[in-house]
Amino acid sequence: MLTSSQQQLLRVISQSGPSSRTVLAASMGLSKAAMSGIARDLISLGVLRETETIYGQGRPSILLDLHPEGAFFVGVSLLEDPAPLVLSDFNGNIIARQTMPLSRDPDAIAEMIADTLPKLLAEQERADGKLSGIGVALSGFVDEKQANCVKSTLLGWQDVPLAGIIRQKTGIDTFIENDAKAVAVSEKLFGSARDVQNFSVVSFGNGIGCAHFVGGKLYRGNHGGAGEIAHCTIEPNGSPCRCGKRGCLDTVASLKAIKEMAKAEGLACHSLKDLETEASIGNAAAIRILHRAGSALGLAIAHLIQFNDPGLILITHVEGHFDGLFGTVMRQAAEANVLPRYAGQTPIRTRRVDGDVWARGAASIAAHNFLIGSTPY
Amino acid sequence: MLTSSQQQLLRVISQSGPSSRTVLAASMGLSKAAMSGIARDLISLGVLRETETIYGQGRPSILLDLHPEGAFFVGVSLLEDPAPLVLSDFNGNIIARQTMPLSRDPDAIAEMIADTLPKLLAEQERADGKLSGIGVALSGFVDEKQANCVKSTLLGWQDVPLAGIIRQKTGIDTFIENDAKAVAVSEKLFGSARDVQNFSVVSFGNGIGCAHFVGGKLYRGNHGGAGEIAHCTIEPNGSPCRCGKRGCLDTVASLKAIKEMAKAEGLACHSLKDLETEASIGNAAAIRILHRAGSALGLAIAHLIQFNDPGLILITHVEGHFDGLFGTVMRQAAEANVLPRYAGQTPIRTRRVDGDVWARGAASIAAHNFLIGSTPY
DNA sequence: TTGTCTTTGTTCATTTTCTGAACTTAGCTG
DNA sequence: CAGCTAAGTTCAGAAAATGAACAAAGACAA
Repeated sequence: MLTSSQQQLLRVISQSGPSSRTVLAASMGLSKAAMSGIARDLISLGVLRETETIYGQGRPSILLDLHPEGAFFVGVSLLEDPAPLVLSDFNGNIIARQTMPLSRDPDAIAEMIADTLPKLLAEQERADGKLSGIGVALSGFVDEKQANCVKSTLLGWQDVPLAGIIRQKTGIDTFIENDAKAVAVSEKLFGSARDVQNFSVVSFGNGIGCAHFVGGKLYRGNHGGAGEIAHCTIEPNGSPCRCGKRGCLDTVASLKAIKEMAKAEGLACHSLKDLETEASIGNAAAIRILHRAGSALGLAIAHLIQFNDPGLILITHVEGHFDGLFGTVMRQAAEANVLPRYAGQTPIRTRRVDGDVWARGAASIAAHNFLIGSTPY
Repeated sequence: MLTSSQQQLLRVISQSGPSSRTVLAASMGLSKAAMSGIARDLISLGVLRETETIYGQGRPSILLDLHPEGAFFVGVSLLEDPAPLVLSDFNGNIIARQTMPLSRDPDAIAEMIADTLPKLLAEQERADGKLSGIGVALSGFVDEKQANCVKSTLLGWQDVPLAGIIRQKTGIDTFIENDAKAVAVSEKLFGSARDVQNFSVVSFGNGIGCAHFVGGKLYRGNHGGAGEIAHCTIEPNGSPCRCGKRGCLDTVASLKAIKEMAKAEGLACHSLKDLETEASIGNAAAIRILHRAGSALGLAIAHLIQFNDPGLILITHVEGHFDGLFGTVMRQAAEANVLPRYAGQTPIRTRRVDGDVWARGAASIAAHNFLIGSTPY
């Protein structure tokens, strides 16, 4: 186990990137002497390594960075069938891959993971003995300890202590997390939000997920529900939603909703891109649908900015398409609905992610816990 | 200056209320031995004191609490003319009061504060030598260090380093903060949100302000704009707002907006209460106005819940009135627009505050900084 | 009343962690 | 090449926290 100073150092480096001992000492409020010792220990543990040397006036400084092979994590996505398991290094690189059949039985899941784990590790010898955690991403609400699934409609669960079950079967520290929150964590640790303290990730797909980072930490909300923007009312008295309300963002702007609206209009579009193509050649229905969806998403994002003033909005998508009408309208609506003096202040970035998002997100949850540990006061 | 452990202890007590040494040691992750010493020091400094004795099995435990006279703070509100200055003890009790003419000139303000300070302190000898900070509440945006006013339309300021100027003139540590955020801090430190980690305070008045606490800390947002719900679009294509957009919450639900709507309808109502009375005797226009305002505020609060999942929404108001139609509709709209499975999970509390809110809020900013100090990593 | 039990809080020697100051290292500068 | 600058190390000493033993204060049962 690492000391709290060691953990803190890892955390700082993971947030601010490779830095010299002197810089790190200053940003942690420690003396150079203390830093020297802590760094020495972590290097000899194989968790840190010296990378670039920066030449300037005086003695050159040597940057310290996380050693990609300092720790390995397993990520499991329970959002797909078969469920992917990936082995990730400390940089978020996926270095091995397996799948297992998806089950709704927690014990069966734990069993399957325990069975698949050796196969996964066998692919990469260098991970031997350095597996530092398992993360599981699922659709649903997870408690603060990232141990129990409070509720998952998709899996039909209520108060399932999945993390504990897996930990018991595998002997490895395990944490579970909501899908959107897992993606946010992976963007913070491994992705394009490393150096941003406050940001929100919107994961755009058949559903719309969202998660917030506040002060460099994942903000889960009081019931683990922070970021559930899919069911905010965006069209008062709009179409009914499966949640029981009307006019939820989900009914207008999710990929599923867009496809359904297209189908209802008799359009033979099987993807957002198809619909964009239709719109670009002047199909009124396609334009109407994209406009409506874009406005809705843009308005929700504007609310997000107005309410939380994040430093970045990151929209991740697997099969989205933000270069056309949809994206343009979304951005315009977002700009038009924030305080004019704020407009343009908050970057809205879209990012296409590969099919490994969920599994990588899951792995990042394990990494996040390795870095944060049992959070101090 | 206090050590970081001492500060931490004060913070924990201020959050969780009076506790025994053993409990405190556990919740701070320290040994009883360490706690014993830290507590002894703080008691002899006059910052902590032993209060109740709890009898159970074994040796009785003695609760430690902040000593109300352990530190004193001055709060200045630049929201009123004349501007009130209050002297507050460590419990948020206002023990002295002065006023000074409001000015737009930072130097003049600092001068006035420096002049008024002795008079304020003269009222209460026990505060002698224990004045630990000055807080200033103002309408506008404040930077992260709570030192510079980035922008205040009301005061006509842009990048004014007010805190530094006052600090220089008075020799006392000074921090400035946005009005709504100051109120939130005072609710956290002194009010009804002491033990809630995540909550939002909506200050309802001629304008609508809001501020969030996340993880027990004030969340300021990336540009200090977190919580600016007044200008979120609540009625798409609604009435124009002075901010340049349309349909902002501020144009429908603020006290000012309600009064203006009443006036426009030819109603002779000078307060929300008058309007409620009108509505209660069946005045259609009054009912319409209250309904519209309540729905708007309720929807905004629903968004707040849906986006951030706070543990509490606290609505503070000086001359509001939430027992009538307005309040009822507001609550209904809030419930109706959150995920049904969440409805009712987030308490929405209204709280009438006295005219000292802003000044007390300002003082609490100083207290907050005394407790948090220069925040560690 | 009295001894036992339970739990809080203190004491103190010891260990861990951090600091300050002096020093070494390594490259720029002229 | 000497002189300068800044990074990183070393080491004695200070500061903070620990663990174990112990004193304190009441509950409880005989």
